[in-house]
Amino acid sequence: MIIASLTRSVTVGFSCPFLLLQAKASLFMKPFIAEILSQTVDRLKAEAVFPADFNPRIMVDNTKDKRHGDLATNLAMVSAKAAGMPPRDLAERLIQALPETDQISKAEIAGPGFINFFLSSSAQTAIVPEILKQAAQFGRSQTGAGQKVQVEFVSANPTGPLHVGHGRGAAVGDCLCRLLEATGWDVTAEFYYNDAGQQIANLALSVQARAKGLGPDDQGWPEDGYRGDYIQDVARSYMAGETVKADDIEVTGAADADDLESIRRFAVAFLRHEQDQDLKAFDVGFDVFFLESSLYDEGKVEETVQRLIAQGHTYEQDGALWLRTTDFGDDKDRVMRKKDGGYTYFVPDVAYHLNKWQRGFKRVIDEQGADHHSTITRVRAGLQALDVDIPEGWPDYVLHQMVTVMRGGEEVKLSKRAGSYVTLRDLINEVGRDATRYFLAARAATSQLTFDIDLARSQSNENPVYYIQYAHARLCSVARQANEKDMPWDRDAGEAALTLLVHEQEQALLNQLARYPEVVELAARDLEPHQIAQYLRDLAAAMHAWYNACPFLVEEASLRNARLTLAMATRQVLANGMSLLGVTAPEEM
RNA sequence: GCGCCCAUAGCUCAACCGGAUAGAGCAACGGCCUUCUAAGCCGUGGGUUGCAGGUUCAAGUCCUGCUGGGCGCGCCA
Repeated sequence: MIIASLTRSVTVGFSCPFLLLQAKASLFMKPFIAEILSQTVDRLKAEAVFPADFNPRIMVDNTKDKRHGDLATNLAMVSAKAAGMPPRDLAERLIQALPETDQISKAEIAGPGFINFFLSSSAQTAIVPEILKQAAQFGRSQTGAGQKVQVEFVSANPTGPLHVGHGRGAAVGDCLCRLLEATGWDVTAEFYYNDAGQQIANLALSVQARAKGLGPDDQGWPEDGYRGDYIQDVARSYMAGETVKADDIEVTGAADADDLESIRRFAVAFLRHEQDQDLKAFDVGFDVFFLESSLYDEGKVEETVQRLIAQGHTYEQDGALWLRTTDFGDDKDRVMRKKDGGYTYFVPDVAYHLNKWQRGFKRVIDEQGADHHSTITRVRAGLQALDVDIPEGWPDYVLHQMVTVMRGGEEVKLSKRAGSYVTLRDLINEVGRDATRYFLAARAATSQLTFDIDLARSQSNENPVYYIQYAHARLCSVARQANEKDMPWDRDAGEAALTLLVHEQEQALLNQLARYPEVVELAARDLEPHQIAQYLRDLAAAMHAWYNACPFLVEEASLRNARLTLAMATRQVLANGMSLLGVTAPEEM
């Protein structure tokens, strides 16, 4: 469903947004070099070095090692066979046939046949005025072309406070929304409340038991009751006749321990309110809160069941209604309607996703914990069985692996029923919002994650997020110092003097800055927010190294202004990147 | 038993649709503040990328088979 995708290496002839910007070749050097290489291939075709129908994938990569120049291509190696000559010889021919350009200062053969490109000074520094001109817009694109995309995440049951696992979902999901929005998508962030079904009944019974003064180990405590202390808070508030608000509802406790329905409504509202507070503290917002109960209330579940029956994908057996999901790749069929007449959870899930489709979301991303991965096949199968032209493989899923919590050197086992719990609120209070967000979003979702609370708390000053924030704060401080020392930044003078930025650390920093738009594009394409976190660490490292190597507030005005200009561009990109992670960019620390 | 995810430095993790000498942080050791914030910088040590094959000019990355771990496999959600 990715409409305009960007290849990691630019491939000529592939749909690539950067190629539309050839007029700004100096800003986006990868496609520029890919283009001149394409021209070079054409020349060598004319000279019969390549067969006339030869059409290689031209790839231009960033180099890892500065000695290999700024950008490199493996074209000679992948084309050696077609040209019938050794890679290094072919590389020599390619270099000789390169068009003249002032963007490249040197192109040389290296290793087994790489061609390394060294950018000219003007090509390297051109990014700086562009950053300052675009400011907060720098790095944003129109790749998504304004298309609608829905991201569903967190979707915790309203049966308890949010825990660390929800926190990971919140951090990753929110960053996905920010990334998609930054790349031109029309994003709807949505939270699905499972506020119907057995677990809610358990919740109500648990609160009722607490309201009657029972504890988890007492006679009469519900069998699958929630044992956590927070249940007591709910009961106390209910019996005190308090009023709670959540999203669009407001419920006042009836203070009647025998009115189970009233308890249920109050408990759900209470816990939704708690979760809303947690999310607010985490700076995670949603556009839509969707209630599972509304699917029942509006007959959508029943409609979905009837549609599945009408399409002939169901059968009765053992007193239950089954969906033949094995027709759609599942390893066994699934019960839709239980003996007792109730629906299994996946039926409203299918109804919910049908609703998403009907709302016009051609692209939907569900961010979930990997422990729910078995629902993917079932939901997709149910949607196919509906036969309403939903594409196979819709919707997309981003699954995050489990979070292991360490406290006091031991793993904390999360159990909602047992009440053993590390809440998201605890983490925010103990570790801080920025550090918690960064920690949870900075690693690939596919990696299991160990969150050591003691470490995160006791060494909070050494958390990587402070390293990045400090880089930003330092540059802000430089700007303040410049004013205090009566040598304020002259942007025009600085932009005119950028070719003075020849120090090794300045070159490295310019390189990092030029990467940013592509990093955003790739992180959004791959749905991997951790790429942003990784990049920011690299950018901050380049900045700190430069800071230590080069004084800014020097006497010579042109050099001073050139460096201040680079500093302000760097500050801007740090701020832009941090905003994609939802991390604050402090002006002082 | 079947399915999904994973295995990289002592620990936590990166590694750009396969590319050059696999990188950071933490931990260890040695240097750098009369000068823009030392929450920083510079340097040293640390690896058979779980094992065995295969594809390729080139494999941590792709394929197959093992081993080890997490999760799932309910008429729970």
